[in-house]
Amino acid sequence: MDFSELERGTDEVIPADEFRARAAQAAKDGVRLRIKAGFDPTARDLHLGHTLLLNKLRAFQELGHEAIFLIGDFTGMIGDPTGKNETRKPLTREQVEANAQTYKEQVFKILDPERTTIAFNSSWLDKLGTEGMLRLAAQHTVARMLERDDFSKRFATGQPIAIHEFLYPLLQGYDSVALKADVELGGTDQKFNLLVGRHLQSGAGQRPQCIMTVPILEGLDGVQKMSKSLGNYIGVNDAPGEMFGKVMSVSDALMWRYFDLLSFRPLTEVRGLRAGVEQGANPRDVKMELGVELVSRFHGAGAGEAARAAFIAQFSQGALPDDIPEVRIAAPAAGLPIARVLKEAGLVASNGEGNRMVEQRAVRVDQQRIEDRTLMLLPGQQLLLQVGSRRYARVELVAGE
RNA sequence: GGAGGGAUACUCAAGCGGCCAACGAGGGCAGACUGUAAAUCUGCUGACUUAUGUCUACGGUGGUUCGAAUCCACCUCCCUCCA
Repeated sequence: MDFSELERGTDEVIPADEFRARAAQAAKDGVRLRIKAGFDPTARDLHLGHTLLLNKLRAFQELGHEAIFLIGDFTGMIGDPTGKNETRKPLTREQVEANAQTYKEQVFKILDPERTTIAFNSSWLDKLGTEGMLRLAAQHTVARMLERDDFSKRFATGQPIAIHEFLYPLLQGYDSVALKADVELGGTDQKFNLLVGRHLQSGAGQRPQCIMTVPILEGLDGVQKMSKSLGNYIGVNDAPGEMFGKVMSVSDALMWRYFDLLSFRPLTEVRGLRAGVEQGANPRDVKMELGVELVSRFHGAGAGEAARAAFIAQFSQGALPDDIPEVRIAAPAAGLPIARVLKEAGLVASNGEGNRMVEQRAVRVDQQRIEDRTLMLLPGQQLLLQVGSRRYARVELVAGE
């Protein structure tokens, strides 16, 4: 049996030989494996970082296995240490539910709804109770908890570790027990928690799950992990033009990383693109290929090419985008200063910023660069405003306050 | 329970009675150069206003002072050492 497709793009499969044996046996017996992947309901929108995991789930589905999309609604209310070693704020029940709903709406852009089970861990953790919690806690030691990289670092440098943070891996592991998971997927930063699941499962007399980790995707800056709160993400719900533009803004080095992790192209084809660039092809054009692929994946077959055409028209040929927002702004007879209009049109956050933009030669009115911050715009005028190369608005000034 | 140290803008980090809307670095935004790449150079980076003015801001609340991020008291949170 060929495991290359299932193991492609993974960081680790533990234990690899057990996984292969199990998958082969399942195929032979026609058994569906239960593949678990957990998501914290903290982010409202899915981004490409989440899709690494979802794509992997999808690959299992295509082989006939059962994907369990676990929403950590209970654990989300407890909080979890983030990558920044800060204690995450607990969420309210309402927030968790709203976020979970948004997840459901987005996740089927990738997963096959027919073969997906959505689970909420509150359905068993709510019932665990204090006694169950204590039994669970008795199955692990402080020493083993401190093996976790995040904890050991913080312990060594005197950063706080809240007691409940020790409970979190136990609860996540208990999820695997409750779900009788055969395989659990997670980011590399989840390795410790996934291993706790194995430990707890064997303690409960179950066959321990195999674990599979996928890399953490870097965000647009190429350094920090992709996350909504850092603002360095490409959301699966991003509009086609925005998504394409974000792809174009990544560095050449990061582009190859994205090809490796996000593209569905055969590896041989990616190697061919690389060779082409080394021989002088413009990396920008290769980047466009990636943009086309990703936009098409989330917005339909033709959307990628349309986004590329729009991008070339706007940024290579200087054409105006075709989706410029139109705004009507009331102005007194004496007119409004340019900065004020920019603010009212939503192109800048404040008058101060508007003035700064004018002084920095970033503002154009009807395609003409403006350098005079005292410029007054009068009622009756219809103008095309531009700040930088990406912010546009058509403004109509009407008489009034 | 005791002793000591700390909390400054998005982040790190100076300032320790007026010259502080607060040094510096990172980040971000904008301009030049480009391929919405990298590197580099430049400017900006609280709001209102556009005056050489007002307001908000240096963990919280009070106080001392003509004047406080800077001094005092209490409070909250964090860290270290001892128990």
